[in-house]
Amino acid sequence: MPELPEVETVKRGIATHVENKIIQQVILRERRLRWEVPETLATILPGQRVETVTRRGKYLLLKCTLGHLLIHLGMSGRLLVVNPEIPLQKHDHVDFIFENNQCLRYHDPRRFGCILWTTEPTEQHPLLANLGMEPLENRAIGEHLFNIARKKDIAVKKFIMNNQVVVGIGNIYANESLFLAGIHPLRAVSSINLAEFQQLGIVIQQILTIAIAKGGTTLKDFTNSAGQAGYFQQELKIYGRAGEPCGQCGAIVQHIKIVQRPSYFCPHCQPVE
DNA sequence: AAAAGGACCTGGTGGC
DNA sequence: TGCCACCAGGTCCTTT
Repeated sequence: MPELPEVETVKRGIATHVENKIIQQVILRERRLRWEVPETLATILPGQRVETVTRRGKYLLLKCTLGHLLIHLGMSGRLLVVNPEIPLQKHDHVDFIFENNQCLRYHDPRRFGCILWTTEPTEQHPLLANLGMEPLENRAIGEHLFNIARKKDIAVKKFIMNNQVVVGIGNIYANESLFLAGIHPLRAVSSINLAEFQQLGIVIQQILTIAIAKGGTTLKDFTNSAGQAGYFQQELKIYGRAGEPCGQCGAIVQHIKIVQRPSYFCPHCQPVE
């Protein structure tokens, strides 16, 4: 589900409610996420204060008194700030109940997400150590992509979705970025020149920034921490538009699979070569 | 070493 | 209405 803008939306939504609040109780109803949620969370977290909420790629990092909670929403995860009395829904797996009687509730039907605990510096955690560049915190993203691309032989869409190259770009924003940059998703990265990568870097930053401002993309079930949908789906220019005329030139939008993921492109605006 | 493919899950949808 | 196949916003792990 959530790509960088959605995770950022959730981060901002929960930060005001949990930062500087003390965890009172942790309820683990279903620990079988992508990796098992540590049982010890229920005993070590109560009494600890959440100091900050930050984001690295699509991971949320809750800095606590004695370590970090590391949360990923996977494909279908949600984090809601609710009153703990609110009746449970199916797949409400974990509750973090705070002293102010607010509850951070983790919900995840497909259980592809994770909730982990680390006392090491987060940048050394195996899941975070190899993550690539943050697209919104660096100006030279185009040069970065170009330099790595020269050693590789893969389709550009797969390349920009690789979190070891650049973080946060999932299937929707990969499709949208390549359309706005006029680059065919199947083009080999080694054939893309610096100017093209610089343009791609610019549109990636623009699209992620606007998507955050719109509260993310809700195709089906993404919501922010208050349970509200995002609005960026109204801005999608290419994703999900197979068979429709391209908004720029009128050619029919094509649909193919790239690495098993749905991919959309305009054959005129995004020439193969 | 790099790239491709499989795996992990549930819920919704469309076809018969 | 029921059953089934297929699809979905992610990414790690295994195989080639």
